Amino acid sequence: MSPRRRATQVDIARAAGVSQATVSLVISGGHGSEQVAEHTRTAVLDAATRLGYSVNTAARSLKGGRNHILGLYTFESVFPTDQRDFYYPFLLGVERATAEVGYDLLLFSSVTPGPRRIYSDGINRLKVADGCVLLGRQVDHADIAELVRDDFPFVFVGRRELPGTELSYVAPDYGTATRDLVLRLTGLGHRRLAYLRPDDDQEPTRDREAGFRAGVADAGLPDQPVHALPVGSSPPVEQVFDLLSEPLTTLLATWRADGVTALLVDPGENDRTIAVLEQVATRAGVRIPGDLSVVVLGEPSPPLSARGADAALVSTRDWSRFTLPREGLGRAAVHLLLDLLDDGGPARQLTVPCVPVEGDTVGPPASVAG
Amino acid sequence: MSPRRRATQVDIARAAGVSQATVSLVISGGHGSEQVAEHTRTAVLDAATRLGYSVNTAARSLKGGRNHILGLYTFESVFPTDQRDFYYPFLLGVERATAEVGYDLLLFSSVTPGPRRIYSDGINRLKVADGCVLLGRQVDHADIAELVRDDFPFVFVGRRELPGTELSYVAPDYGTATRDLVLRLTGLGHRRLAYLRPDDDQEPTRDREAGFRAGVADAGLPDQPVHALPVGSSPPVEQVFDLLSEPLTTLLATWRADGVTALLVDPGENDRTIAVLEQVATRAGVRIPGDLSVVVLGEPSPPLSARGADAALVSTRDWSRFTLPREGLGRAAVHLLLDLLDDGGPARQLTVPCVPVEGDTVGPPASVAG
DNA sequence: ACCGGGCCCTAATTCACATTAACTACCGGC
DNA sequence: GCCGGTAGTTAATGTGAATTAGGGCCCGGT
Repeated sequence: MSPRRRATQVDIARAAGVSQATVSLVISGGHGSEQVAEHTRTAVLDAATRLGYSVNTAARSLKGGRNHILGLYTFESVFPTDQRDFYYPFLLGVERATAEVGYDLLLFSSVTPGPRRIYSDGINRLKVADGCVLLGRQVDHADIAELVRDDFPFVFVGRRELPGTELSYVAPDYGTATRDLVLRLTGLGHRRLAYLRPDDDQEPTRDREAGFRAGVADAGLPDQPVHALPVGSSPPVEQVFDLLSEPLTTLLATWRADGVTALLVDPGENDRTIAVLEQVATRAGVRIPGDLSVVVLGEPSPPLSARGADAALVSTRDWSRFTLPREGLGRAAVHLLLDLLDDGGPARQLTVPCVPVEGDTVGPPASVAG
Repeated sequence: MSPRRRATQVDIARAAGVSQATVSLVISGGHGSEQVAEHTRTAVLDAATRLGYSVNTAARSLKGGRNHILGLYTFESVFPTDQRDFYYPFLLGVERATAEVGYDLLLFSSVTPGPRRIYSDGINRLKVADGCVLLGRQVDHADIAELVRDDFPFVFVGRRELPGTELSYVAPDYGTATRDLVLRLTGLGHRRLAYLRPDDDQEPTRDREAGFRAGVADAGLPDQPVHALPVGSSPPVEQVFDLLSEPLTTLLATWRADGVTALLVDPGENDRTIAVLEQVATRAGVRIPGDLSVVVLGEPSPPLSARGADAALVSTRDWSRFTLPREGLGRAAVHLLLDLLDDGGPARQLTVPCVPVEGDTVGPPASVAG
């Protein structure tokens, strides 16, 4: 049997006795359809069905049309095993929203992360989709710049900034969520707060800290101490405890001496500060929340594996905190992307509120309670 | 600022003082590169780098006929909440294998919820991909027939058969796995076996039973009893126990009377036979494996939800069984699909061995042990 | 000189589709 | 009968890259 060629619009045109242009008008639906007589329309659709036609997306996107495909590019594996629980809701949100608006979702897995080579299939592979949702932490700035230069529509999940350009993104509103937590604490009577954050320089870290300062100001308090801990993602899990326990013990003593009654902890990306803090506090006889109220500005990292050194550094307490609206972020990203596609406007940003979790690590300050 | 167009091969050609064809030869590497003088080569590559060139894959696939996109179509939702744990490994396998071979993965979600059809408006969406992996139980036969007619390359995960046509699929080798379990039991000294299966007429059910009969024959035993239980997916969970406990109690008594020392249970798709059997056996004072060895031909169904009537029908025993190589099936499907694409040959099938799990519900027969 | 034959390179074509200007009937108004 | 409008269709063009047939050019052999 001959290798049967896929049917093209020309084939349909021939079969229906019209021109290829007419076929295109009918197939692309919407706009052009109104200019085509009904009987021609049905004749064309008939022939299309008969010949098993389907559009060639390559040709369509070459010409600049719509594919009804949204891309999802992740800077890590799309179905990561380790972080499955973390990424899954994002995927879910993106997939569902995509389906709801009648698009298909293209997972870009073929693009290898890391230093991109121009002459291999690069990131411009994204262009087979109408637009793209980008997900992941290890962002390659050069790639992004290239996308911007190409004027390709994309939306980040998570706040991203690139000097000199406006990027589109959806981001959790860490700032407001943190501010609200500060106000909750001050509302309970806390007057001396401490703030603990990783020593990185990421956007989310800055947002939270800004929220903290804003909350402190709103509550009419003077500036409160902020401490940065060296918790880059680099140290192996085995060393994390040794690395953190000493500085945390020292800080704990200082706070007690200074009359600090509440602590806000930015959990960073992958760090184990919370777990170490819990152990250090127990050892020092500091009860949470009896002696010290603690809130987590996000979600404590889940264990990377179910056992081993890492599992020991996972806390099981029900921390007072807020959570990321992960599925909501995925959905919002899709909708923002569609907006961009429709009006071709400038980059825009969207924030989605975080969800507060009551938890049981917050109480009134000791001086008030006692 | 003018909307800066991205660089094309023509631009590079102009910059390097050569023709577009030469640029193509250099960029595409491999074949043509050998025909291009070294200094021309470097000049072209230079210009390409300078202009920030990258290939337009849309154009490339237009010409080449390949999109480098594999589709994944599921007859149920791609990310179902309750079956997440079941489907996830398939997705993982498909995604990883797809990435490894340099393809992207297109999830067909645009199709309306409910019973999913491939040909919705008469036009086949799947064809935007080079080929497609199909996943799910509720298969629409008309759609499949249409795909076959269109000569569209696809591979099923799970054994599928359509009268009159050969379909491509990858399937777990239930037959061999079941046979091996029979031989393990007879190797331990069991001489009277019983076999329990759902009363459906699905391929996997038949495969297992055939494996059972083969094993029995291989062991030199006469035919052993086979019982079908009415466990279609229809009855609501609340009634399952009532429905099954009586016939199982009766069967159990019969087996005991007949000297049956080992039981093989086909767990079907969604059924709770194992859990009911466990409860009934306990009530009747039959110890597993002391009085009766039991093997499960697959994996006991996970609970649909964490609590409620359903959770009570989930067994926590470590049944002797075999498991589906789910990620492996996903991977195998992708590779089989690629083979089909490359040689355009006829449909073919692939079986993947199941993984035996030791478990603790098998022992020597009582008469031997005692 | 002329021819033959590699070696590099180019012009032209092809791929499937979208878009647009133009063209053809057809019809009503005057 | 002419003008002008409109609905329906078409021919032509553009999109970026791959491929192929062939065309210069140089060099060695005769």
